[in-house]
Amino acid sequence: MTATPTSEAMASEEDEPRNCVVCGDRATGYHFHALTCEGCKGFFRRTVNKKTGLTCPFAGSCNVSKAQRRHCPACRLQKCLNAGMKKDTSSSSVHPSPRLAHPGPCTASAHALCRHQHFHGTASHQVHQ
Amino acid sequence: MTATPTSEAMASEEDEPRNCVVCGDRATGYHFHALTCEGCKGFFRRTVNKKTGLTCPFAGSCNVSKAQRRHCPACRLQKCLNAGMKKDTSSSSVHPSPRLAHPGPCTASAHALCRHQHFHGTASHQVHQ
DNA sequence: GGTGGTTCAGATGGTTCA
DNA sequence: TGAACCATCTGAACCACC
Repeated sequence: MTATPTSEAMASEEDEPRNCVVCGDRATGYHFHALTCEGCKGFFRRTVNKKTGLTCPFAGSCNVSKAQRRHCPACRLQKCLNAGMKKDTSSSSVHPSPRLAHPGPCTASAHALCRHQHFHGTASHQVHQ
Repeated sequence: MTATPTSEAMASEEDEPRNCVVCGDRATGYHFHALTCEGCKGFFRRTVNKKTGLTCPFAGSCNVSKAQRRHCPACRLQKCLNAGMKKDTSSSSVHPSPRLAHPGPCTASAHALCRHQHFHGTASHQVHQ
């Protein structure tokens, strides 16, 4: 604990431990068990609630970056789930245990979903850098 | 996105950063990945949907200005495509990446790059669906 | 102090109509 | 054809609660 990254560290803003695990944008904190940005936080909340049948027109391996996260809601949601995001509908408390519960690997359900991405992990389209 | 000079950088050849890239009319925003006016927005939407075999009676190099854009649909569509316009066949992509994706790295000269990316997107189909 | 939920302004695609 | 309007999504700001 010595290090007191206050100036230089911040100026770098490269490998900041505060990157949204979904799109890579600047994360604002833990949301739904994952470190995400405000955008993904809101997106996940809305999407999960609606339960709309999102489907990726491609193989489901769209790139979900800050600039492209809006392009394919389906893949974005997929990545959210893969990151372990999920709403706590049962827990009475608002936050069961953020840092403690999240660090672990994806839940079973999430793994099943991951399978999809691994399938065509071969960069298919994604021309965008 | 720091600094918002909106003049020096962009004022390369366009007086206003809101010109339709197709006909030069006043653009109303980003439509189908390109800054266009309402006219070209509607035209592109209709034309692409119909997929009619448009052919230019001339050499295919008609001038597409605000006053002449209606003269040759073929060249107009061509210019739309050249500008990087394309429909998102995705299920529900309402917001490709308007102000967030472009304003960032796509300022000034970057604009040209953006168009290039879309343009040379030959082999690489749909950068985003 | 940190996170979930709600609100609100901005932006774009689609539709309508003269 | 294109202006006007509507429907929907996005994300920042704010508030409530633990």
